[in-house]
Amino acid sequence: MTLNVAAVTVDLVLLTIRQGTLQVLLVRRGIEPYLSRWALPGGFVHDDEDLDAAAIRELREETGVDSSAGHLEQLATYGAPGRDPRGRVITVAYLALLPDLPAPVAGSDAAHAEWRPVDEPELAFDHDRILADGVERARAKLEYTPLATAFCAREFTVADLRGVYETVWRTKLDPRNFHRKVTTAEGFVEPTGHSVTRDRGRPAQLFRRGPATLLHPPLLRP
Amino acid sequence: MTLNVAAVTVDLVLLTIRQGTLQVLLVRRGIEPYLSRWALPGGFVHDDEDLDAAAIRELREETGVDSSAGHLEQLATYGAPGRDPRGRVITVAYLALLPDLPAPVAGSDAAHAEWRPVDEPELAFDHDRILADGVERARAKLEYTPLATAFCAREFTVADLRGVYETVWRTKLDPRNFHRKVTTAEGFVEPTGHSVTRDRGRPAQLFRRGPATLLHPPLLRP
DNA sequence: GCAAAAGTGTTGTATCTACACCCATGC
DNA sequence: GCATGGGTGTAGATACAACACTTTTGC
Repeated sequence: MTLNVAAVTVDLVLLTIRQGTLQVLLVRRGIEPYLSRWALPGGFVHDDEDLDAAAIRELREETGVDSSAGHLEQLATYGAPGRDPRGRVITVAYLALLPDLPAPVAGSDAAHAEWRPVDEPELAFDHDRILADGVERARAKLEYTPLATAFCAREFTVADLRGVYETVWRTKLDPRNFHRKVTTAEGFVEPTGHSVTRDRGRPAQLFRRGPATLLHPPLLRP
Repeated sequence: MTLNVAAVTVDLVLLTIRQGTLQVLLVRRGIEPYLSRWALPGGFVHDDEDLDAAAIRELREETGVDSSAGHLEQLATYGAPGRDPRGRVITVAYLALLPDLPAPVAGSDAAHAEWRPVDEPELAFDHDRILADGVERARAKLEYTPLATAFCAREFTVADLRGVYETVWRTKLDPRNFHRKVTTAEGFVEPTGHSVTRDRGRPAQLFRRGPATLLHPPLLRP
């Protein structure tokens, strides 16, 4: 009756913003079960490895990205008996928020990986559910943390940051009020002193992420 | 190198409020390792059992309490290689918020279980860390959800609910403003029509928890 | 009556929303 | 000049903290 052992995997919900939409890194399965279906990237935890370390390793293997560039946190753990037909598998899911990677994914594992919209349906296993949980976590965290900056490059404009909120929340925000909110919130962003002209119009100041870990008061969804 | 299998346990952080302090249910270990140290209650996941189901079962075994009385949610998963000296153990921790149980814990497993203050130090394994994570989650969730009601009996006064906030947050709140906030927040509490006189003073109205799952706007920590 | 707890009213302050308006650039 | 996006000012609405004040009980 007691389950003595189970396989343990770490799967990643890697989110980024590309072409104005929220996208997730998925891999095409090359073997049964769920052959040729999209799945979250992931793999087995090593013998001498902590769960966080496994997630950091998988992130590097899949994207070539150092975990310090964006944000990585444990999401939740999934272990329903029938979720993998090959046997009992416990999956610890991690959520990462990443900037649009300038370098193409170069690693060997990433050859078959692709950025897809987060509403991609019919993923392998229970990955639909895991992805939905990850997206909802990201949406909620933008409200009361400065994590939206994890989607931006090292230096970004207020409009870039507003684009993150608008994309993740699927809403439009008032540019004027958003600007004030972000620049006056203690520790959210810091001016770099530089500025850029993106398309046309007045040049925008560049910012980098500030030291705050919580937004006080929060930036609530409309 | 690859870890093929690990033991999987579900451990519970059961929080309640007794005698005006936040307390956690702990058990004295009867075997090595960590013999006679306090530990979080928990046990192995069964062969045909989902993780949530295992948590609900453990809750019933330890407290005799039905999970519908309070609140139960997954907290986080812990799997550092050396955390259990007997081998690789992955622990999925659950957090429960419970009312002060009127019936004594009757189950057989609960014989050695005891309510202890949440600052109890030197727990077995990495249970200090798990407990701290659970307490912090509870503190944060009181801000933006109506979960404080999970610590209360089915019917409660506004003062009871305020006591929950004051105990969990270790702060004093203004009774007048708190009363207004709680009774005007949409769906937080519903009047039952009854009232009680607790000690002396004017009788207080009784309420039950409302249908809301989020507090909008939140009740922020001072 | 007095103490104690429940509950309401009010006032000043912070924050949000909506929008008028000015600024700096490309063409 | 004119379009475009960046950024500031301001008025009304909403929420909050602080606290005076009234209500209803036990003794």
